[in-house]
Order: sequence, then structure tokens, then C-alpha cells
Amino acid sequence: MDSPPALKPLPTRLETGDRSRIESERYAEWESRGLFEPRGQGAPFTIPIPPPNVTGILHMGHALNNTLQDILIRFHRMLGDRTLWVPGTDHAGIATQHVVEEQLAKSGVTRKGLGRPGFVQEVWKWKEEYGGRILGQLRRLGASCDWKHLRFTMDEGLSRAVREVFVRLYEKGLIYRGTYIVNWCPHDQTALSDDEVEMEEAEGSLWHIRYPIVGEPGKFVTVATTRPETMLGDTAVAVHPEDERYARLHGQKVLLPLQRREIPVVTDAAVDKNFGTGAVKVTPGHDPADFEIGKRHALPVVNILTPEGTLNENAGKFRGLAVPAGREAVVKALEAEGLLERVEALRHSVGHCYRCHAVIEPFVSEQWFVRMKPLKQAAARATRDGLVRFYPARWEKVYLDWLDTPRDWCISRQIWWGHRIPVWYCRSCPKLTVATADPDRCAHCGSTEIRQDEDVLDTWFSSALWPFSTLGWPEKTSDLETHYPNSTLVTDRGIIYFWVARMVMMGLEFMGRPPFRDVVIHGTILDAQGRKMSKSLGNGIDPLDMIQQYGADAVRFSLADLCTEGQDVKLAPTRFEKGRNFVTKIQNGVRFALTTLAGEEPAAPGPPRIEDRWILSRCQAAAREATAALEQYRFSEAAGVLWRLFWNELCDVYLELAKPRLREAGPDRARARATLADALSAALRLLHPLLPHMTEEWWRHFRATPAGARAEAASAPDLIVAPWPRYAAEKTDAEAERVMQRVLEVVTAVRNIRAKNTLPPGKPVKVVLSTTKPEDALALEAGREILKRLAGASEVSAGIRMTKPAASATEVVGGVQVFVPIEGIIDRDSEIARLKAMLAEKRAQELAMKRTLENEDFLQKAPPAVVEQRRKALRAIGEEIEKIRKNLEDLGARD
RNA sequence: GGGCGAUUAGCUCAGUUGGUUCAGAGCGCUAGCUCGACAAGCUAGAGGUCACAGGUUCGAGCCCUGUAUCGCCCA
Repeated sequence: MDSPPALKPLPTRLETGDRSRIESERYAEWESRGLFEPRGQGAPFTIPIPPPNVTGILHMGHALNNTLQDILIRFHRMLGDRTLWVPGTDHAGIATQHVVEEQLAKSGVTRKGLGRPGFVQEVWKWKEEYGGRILGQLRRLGASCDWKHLRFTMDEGLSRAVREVFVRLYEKGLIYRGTYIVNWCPHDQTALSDDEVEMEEAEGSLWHIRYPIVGEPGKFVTVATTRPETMLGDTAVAVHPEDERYARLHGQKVLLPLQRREIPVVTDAAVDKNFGTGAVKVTPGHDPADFEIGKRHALPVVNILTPEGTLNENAGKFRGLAVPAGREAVVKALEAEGLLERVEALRHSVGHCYRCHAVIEPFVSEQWFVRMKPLKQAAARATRDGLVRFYPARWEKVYLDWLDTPRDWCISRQIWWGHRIPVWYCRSCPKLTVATADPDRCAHCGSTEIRQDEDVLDTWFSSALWPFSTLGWPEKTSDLETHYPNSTLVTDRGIIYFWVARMVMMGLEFMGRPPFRDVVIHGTILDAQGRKMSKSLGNGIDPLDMIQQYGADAVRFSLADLCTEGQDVKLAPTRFEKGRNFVTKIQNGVRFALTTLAGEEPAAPGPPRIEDRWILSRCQAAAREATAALEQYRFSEAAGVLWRLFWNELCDVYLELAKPRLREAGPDRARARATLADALSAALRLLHPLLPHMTEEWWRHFRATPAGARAEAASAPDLIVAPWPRYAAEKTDAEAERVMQRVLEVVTAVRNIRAKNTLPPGKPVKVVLSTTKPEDALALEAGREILKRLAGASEVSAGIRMTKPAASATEVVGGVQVFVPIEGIIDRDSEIARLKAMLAEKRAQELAMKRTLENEDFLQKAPPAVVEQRRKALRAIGEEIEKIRKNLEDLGARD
């Protein structure tokens, strides 16, 4: 026996202490014994973790995301696949820089005061000290990542991959530098990509401003704007070329108020005649649409903002004001000059930084871009060809819509923490040196007077390479050989553009194949009211608190159970009770089973009873259904299947039936023990991906018993790598299932009679079962002991057309009459009421069926099988009605 | 403005190819259970014209059209 000598006894309830001890012991042992590492020669199954920010702490979104990944990994590990779950963290440029700056600020140190090398060193120090927190938290969840493969986006290897990709894309002409209008975050003082701007509706105003027409004193053209301060940078007024109202203005000039600058009136088809007055101010320096108009008309670009978001020298007397103050001052000044025509309220979208939530200012600057069109096209093609599949499929459209937009990707960030752009400028010649290794001289003129670009790359640039950079690319490693393409990506719908699409583009470009086959999109965790969880709302639920309170396995089970296909998950702490209750239930079921499996069994097993055949057949069905559910990423369904197997079938029925059989040694007890052991073996293995810690613990106790050790698969010392129960069609027992179903229906009927007539559960009753169908009679005969046990019957007689005992409570179940003689205590009135209600219901059903069967169209057009089925059903219900009616009569009532 | 999703029991949600063996689960509720695994439990039960209006069909919770309400994404 290779189990540890002293297994601690399993308590009734799992208190916090028991749970955390078991969880940490089991996890530590798996990890120390290398069981998370890829093993065997099976088909590779690989998951790239969505790398959490290195500054991150585990939130509910992570808990859900990683629970699902771990379920898949454990499932495939048990299937015998060569599984690899690559863990890691993301350097999260802007976010991390912030965190460290704030930290330094506490001791009065500033980023600029430290200087770039000093600051970057501080960030590394911070990362080494605190950057692993979330990894420890993933362990508490039970995540079975291969920690030997732990990666960080700024690791040497991954940084090499970033440079390699940059250089190759540059050489291919897919990366370029240019002066364009970009999204500028004045708080973070960096450019952002379009995707990093969150548009939010806000109540604003539409200011109507009069621009005097040059040479026509007293005449104006009125423009409307939501951002009046930008007028300081206007270089034209534009009207639609076919807008008759302004035809006479073509070629004219207007005087820009406050700035006293003459600017032309241009015509451009991009102008919306219906917006505002139909004439618009053109600010190429601070509006993306105006920037395009400006290019078409060769208009000058006037920048009126500093990188900090205050008005600069081009704003004249408004210089030094922040945008909101500048706006106020400009409006006041216009009003003073009588040039503010009117102000109307307007609801409009305002862009905010997705990191710091500051209002984004469009800003012209020199930035690096990725030319997206060819990359996007390739990604879209691969997806349309079915090489990348979304679960649920509807997310594919969302993703393709993004791939079908041609916008380029601004990848340069004006921060210090990140992969520095591998471009060097030369003081002696205008050419650029773009290289994977730091050069010491210009590649073109040989000058040593070169300096590297100051900017770093967008963090998502390195994340896009994650599925292959983590496997060693650009080296040709065996990891890469085996595990690329990855199998499945599991992520939230929120980062389909940021991350999923970009990984596909980069994977295709550099590996020639998409980075993964399946993309599983799960919902977002919301609070009980359906709002996103956020720090500012304070409505977050801390997964670590929940793990502490309910246990990691309970949290995992509950999350999986709530995770229905792609729907968002409304979460309250009480939702974890379901998982906790389930774990407790299993704990107690296992505890009971263990007492019965202990001790040597002298006898050889006798023949299986119907319930033995039944429970093993149910295990087969559960294996089939759970496997199918997990293969199709239907986590909630898998959780439901296993819940029903363990709770409703194994505990409620099988264990109850096994109790009396287990009391006395002999062949029947041996059979019950063997069956229980096999069923438990299957159930524990099926449950392992959902409840890894506890099932592993139970498994140890289980296989330490003599009967457990003889069970299927019990030779596997570690459940984590035990074989997954495979569905075998020949092991299903349709007859046992049919018989048991009928018997259990009768059980419920008898219990119902008990409840309705307030018969105490301990009081034995006689049960007479009468049927017209021989197969039912046989089934009920076979189920006699079951009825005794589960319905508390002292005596069961079953047969064809049995005589009804006097003063019986009655039930009709399918074709079976259930009689429970309860002379003297029968509650006649309630019996009559119950039967009448049932009769009414059955008659309504009968009527509906009759109508259907009288319908000529139905008879002609419905498939014959359906017609026949309906006829049989009608006959059956007619018989039931007749029986109920008779029973009513026997009670002296008329219907 | 465009797209997607949701609307089923008091609450949170399932319902895969349209057929009275699907109208279901958990929680909550009602009644009864301290029968040696389990009160975080056991047994039984009540509770829903499947948002609304049309349509297709022999037949619609499921398919089509429209409406309403809510949510998300994009512009």
C-alpha cells in the first residue's frame, strides 16, 4: 500500500481548518512530485494562460477564467493527453509604472527624479518582491499550471521574441513611423491605440460659435462644437460641397475669433449637413476627422496642447490652462465678444483612457504603427476557413467585425516600463538602424553616435506573441514543436480585440498557423445587480475570501455551475453555498462508503442486483455526458451531470439501498461493496476536474480500503493522473435503467401517499401493486426489496390485476396501480381532493390528445411514429382515468 | 446610428436538432422528518397563459417578422 500510513479521519463537516489543510497538502504534493508537468506520449493539449498583470491580485474574473482552464487541463491530463498549461504574468506597462510610481511617491521619490535606468531598476525590484502574488493565489485556487514553464513578458526570451517580431515586421514594411493624430492620455502622458479608448456617453453641450466672414462686416458663419476650446487650433471652416446654404462661402475666408487669424472655408464631402449648422470648424491638430480633412486640403496643423493636457503657447492668452478651465475661459471670451450664438444640451460620447479613465485628447505626434490590413486579412481568412473556432460561435462575428476594420495599430508608448523600441537614430545620417541586438554603430554610415528610440511598445504587442514566445520562439525548441499550435484559449469577451485577434494575426505571420484551435469565451462576472465589479463601486467579491470561507473546490464548482454558455454571471457570495453543500454531501457519502468498504471480505461477490446494474449504468451515462459537455466547453452542464450522479443517484438511491445489504457478510454484501467501490471510483474520477483537492483526498482514503483497492482504476495512486472513465456502450444497461425508473416512480407514489395521509416515516405500510402489463409486474417484483427499503413498505405484493385492499390510498403511475391499505387512518377528504385534482388534470390532457387525433391534417402530415405514439398515450391516459375514477368511487365519491 | 445578447416558478438560471415520457434545477416557500453518512441533511408538495403581438406549421418555450424593456459592444 503506497498511501501514507496515517490518513486523518474525514470529519462530518469540513470546517475551514480541515479544508485549508487538505487543499494545501494536496496541492503541495502534486507540485513537488511534478504532476503538473507534461507527461506521457499522448496527444498534446496546451493552454496558454491569459497572463494576469504582474501588479494584479486575483479577482473573480481571474477565478472563473482559471477555474475553467484548470478543469480542461485536468480533464485532458486524465484522458492521457500530454498537457501543458503555461502560466505567466504580463508586465502591463502603464499599470505597473503607475503602481511603482505611487509606491515611490510615498517616500518622496519621483520617476523623473530617479531617471530612466534607476526607475526601471525600481520596477524590477518591485516585480521581484510583489509580482508573484497572483501566482500564489492561482495555486490556492488549485490551478495545475506547469510552474516550470512560468513566463513573464519581459523575460529575456520573450523580449527577444518581441525584438525579432518588430524587426521582421519592420523589414517587411508592416511597421512604420509617422506623424498622425493619436489618442493621447494627458494623465499617463502617452499615446494609446484606438482600442484602449473607452467611449462613454455623457451629458455635454453643443456650443454654436459665430465666425465673422472676412470682407463682409456683420456677417457670420456659425459652427457648432462640443469642444469649444479646440477652436484656438482651427485652421479652416468646412461645409459640404453640395450644401446650397453655404455655396456663396466657397473660397471665402473667415476670421477665427479670439485668435484673430484668417482661415479658409473649404468644402469637404465628409461634412454632415445635418449636424449642427452644417458648417464645421476644422481642427486638424485635435480631431481625427478634421485631421483627415486637413490632409485633403493641405491645411496647417496647429497643436494647442502640451503633453500634460494644458493649453500651450499656440493658445495665446489661454496658455497654461487645463482643458476644462480653458473651455470655460474660451466660452466666456466668445460670449464677451458676442460670438456665442447659443448653447444646447447634447448627449455625446467622450473617450476615456481604459487604464486611468482620464479624458482622451486627440493629439498629433510621431508614433510607430503596425500596418494591420494584411495581418487582419490573414487572420480573418484563417477564421473563415474554420481554423479558429469560437465557443459560443456567435463571438466569431464580433471578432471578424474588428478584423474587417482597416485601422492601423499605434504601438509606441511614451512610458519607461516595457520593451524599448529596437530602433536607433543616427546623428550623422538620417537612416534608422533596426536590430534585434543592441548595435554600437549606425548600420548605414557606421557612426557611433546613435541613440535608441525613447518609446516602449504597447504591452499588447508582447501579449500577442504569448502562444509561441512562451514556448521558446524564435528558437526551434521541442516545446514549440510539440505544443504549437496551442489547443484552447479560455478568455473573457472583453479582450477579443486586444488580445485574441492580435494573437491570431501574429501566430499566422510568424508560425504560419493560428496559435490555437478553439477559443472559449466565457461571460463576465457581475455583481448581484448586474453591474461590473469595480474598485470604485466597491462591489467586488474577493475570491480569496470566498476560498477561505467556502473552500477552493466549492468556489470552483459553483463558478463552473454558474458558467452557462457565454452568459455573464451575476454573483453574490451566497452562490458559493451550492458548491460548499455539494462538497459536504460528497464528504458524507464518502465517509459512509469508507466504513462499509473497510475490512476484508471473505465471500466472493454474488450476482448483481438490479440496483447494482443500474448505478453502474448511470455512471456510464454520466461519463458519456460529462465528457461530451467538457469537450464542448459546457461547464455548467458538466457540473449538473455530476451533481445528479453523486447526489440523486449515488446518495439518494444507491447508498440507501446498499445499507441493509452491507450489514451482513456474504456474497450479496461482497457484491454491494464491489459495486459501490466501482461507482465511487468512477464518480471521484469524474469529479476531479471540478473538485480537485477533495477528490484527491477522498481517493487516498478510498483506495486504502480493501474493497476500494480492488475497484476500477484504483491502482492509480494519484487521482490527478488516474484514467478518465471512458464511456462504453456495452456497459450501459437499458433494462436496469427502465426497471429502476419505474420502481422509483412507484417509490415516490408511496411516499406521496404517506405524506398526504400523515403516516410517520417509521410506520411500516403494506403496498399492493397491480398492473396489466407482464413486464411491469416483473419489474415491480424485481423491485420489491427496493420498495421495502425506500418506501418503508413492510410487505409488497405485485402482480397482474391484483385485488384492491379495502380502504386503500391509491396512486396511478403509468399503468401501475399503487394501493396502500390504511384502514382507520385514511384521510378520506384529502384523498378525494387529491384524486379529483389528478383526474381533472388527466382529463384535460386526454382532451388535448383526442383533439389532436381527430385532426385530419395531423393524421396525414405528422410522421406515423408520432401518430402511433400519440394513440398509445391516449389509450394509456384513458386507462389511468378509469382507474382514478374507480378509486374515487371506492371512497364513496363521485367525480 | 449599427451589431449582439437577454426577457421561462418569489429569486438566480437551464431547456442541444420544433412532437404530453420538458415545462426543469438550485435557492426560497409549505408540510412532515433527531429511521447511526449527511439539518450545509431527508421526504413530499405548492408555484409558470415560457415579455407582448402577429406569422409559418398538423403541431411552437424552441423557427420567422414586428413591438416593448434591460444589458453589452462598435461608430
